[in-house]
Amino acid sequence: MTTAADIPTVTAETPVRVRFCPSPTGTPHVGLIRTALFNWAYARHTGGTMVFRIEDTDAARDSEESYHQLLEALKWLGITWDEGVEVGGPHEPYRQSQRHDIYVDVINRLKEAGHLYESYSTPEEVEARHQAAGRDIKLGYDNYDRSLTAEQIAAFKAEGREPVLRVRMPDEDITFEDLVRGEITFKAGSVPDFVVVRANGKPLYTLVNPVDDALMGITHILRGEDLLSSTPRQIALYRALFDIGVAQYMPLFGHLPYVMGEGNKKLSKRDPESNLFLHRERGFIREGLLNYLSLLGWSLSADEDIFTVEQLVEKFDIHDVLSNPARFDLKKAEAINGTHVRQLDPVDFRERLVPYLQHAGLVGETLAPREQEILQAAAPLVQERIGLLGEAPEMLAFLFKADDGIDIADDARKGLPANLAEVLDAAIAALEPVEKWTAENIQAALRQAIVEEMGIKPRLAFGPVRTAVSGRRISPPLFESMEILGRHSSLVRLKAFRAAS
RNA sequence: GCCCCCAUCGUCUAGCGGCCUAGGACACCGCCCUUUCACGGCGGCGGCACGGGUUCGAAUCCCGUUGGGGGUACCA
Repeated sequence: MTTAADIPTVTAETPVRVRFCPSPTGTPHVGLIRTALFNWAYARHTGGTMVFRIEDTDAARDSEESYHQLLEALKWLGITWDEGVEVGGPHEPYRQSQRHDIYVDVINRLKEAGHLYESYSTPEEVEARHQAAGRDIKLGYDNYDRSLTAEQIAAFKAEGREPVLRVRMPDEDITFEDLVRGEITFKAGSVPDFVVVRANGKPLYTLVNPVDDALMGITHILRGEDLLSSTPRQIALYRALFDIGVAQYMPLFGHLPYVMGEGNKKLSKRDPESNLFLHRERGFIREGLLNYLSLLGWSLSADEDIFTVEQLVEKFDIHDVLSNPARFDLKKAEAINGTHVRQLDPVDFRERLVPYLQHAGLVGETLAPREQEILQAAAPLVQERIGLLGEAPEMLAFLFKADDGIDIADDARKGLPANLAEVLDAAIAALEPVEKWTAENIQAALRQAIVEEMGIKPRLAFGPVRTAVSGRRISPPLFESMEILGRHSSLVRLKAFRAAS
């Protein structure tokens, strides 16, 4: 039952096997996705294997809905996996809720080998002992049950107490080389014996996580910083698992920095900015979000912030990941997304806009020919002026609405010239005779009538027309918009606004 | 309390002993472009937490202080 402290470890030659193993609770969090992304990028960079496992060992908190959201999130982002749920693999099943028999077997072997012991102490009893001995009561478990006599055990059993199973921590410092932080040592005695099996016989994360990592041959454990302090326990268990032949080698650990929110707090699940799907709804595209998320703790080079997922894969190395926490900066995320939006192929961009227009009720489930026509002509007008796809509907709405459905926004009413009616009359008069209804001709006619003849500065001259046609202070380029709208609609709107002013 | 992690412009970062008078990006502020708003271009503002060492030389290495964060569950 002696455990060798120096069991074989992973070397540079060991084929990389990483895993993403979320527990399905709640909606996907951007920090969680960043972890998935880094694992994936490292697998792809090294030609290794990405395993996707589900840690649903907490029936009270896990949900099937959350599981499906996880799948959807990864699929949307293009984070693929080689082994795991849905795709299968040599270590099935990949949901811990279905691996119960495996754990029972491992638990028995661990117990037989003396790595686990039964613990009957209640938290109250532990606390009472600390108090009696004059120690701090917040010290945690005191390893009391390590040395229970057969009589004591029999007495507890007679009381009807069900024991939890604890791992016997080695009485020595535990040191490991963190892939992002370097050498880390936990002092002997600072980590008490920990529970791996509940009194009801159900194994805990502390057991199943290392067991599955061992069984699945995971080489690099890249996970959140929140798990850093549980690493000594994992290492201790790994040694035990090696002792009983379940683990073949000690994996390498790399703890990714936190993704922070406002202030100095970790981005909480309750914080809307943490919600991946909310970002998608607002119009983040996968290229932009992936790019931004990569920047949280990593960088491609000294002077490039914009890159593709291919470049990420080509350059990504876990050793380059920074150890300090990063704040999720929505403004920067949006700016980067905008750059990617602009880089989209125009046809691709147009197609990605459709769901957002549908959601806003501007177009039907399938696009009518006229809707298709408007979209085709108008999409290029907004592609370079939005950062989020979700900004498009508001900008394009007036093109899809009926002429009598145009509402005039308050801010579009303000700042119009005093001689508004006069300007509108001039615009209408100038536009009526225009033969070929093109942006160029529209501009020429309006410029002549309002700028040249009325002497109004261009900056102010077209405001009334913009408001009349779009109902907005801000719109896509006016003349192009009017061309798309057509002569009839444009004039109807101008006249209606003239009549109402 | 104890254990562990972290510390470069407001934010994300480059930097791995001399290329640093510290570079880029976002944000912010000007200017230019301009039919609005954007995009784009140019410029500006702004940082090595502090104190000791080591060294000919430190943002870079070591120690300490301070400040943040996490853990200390029959959650993951």
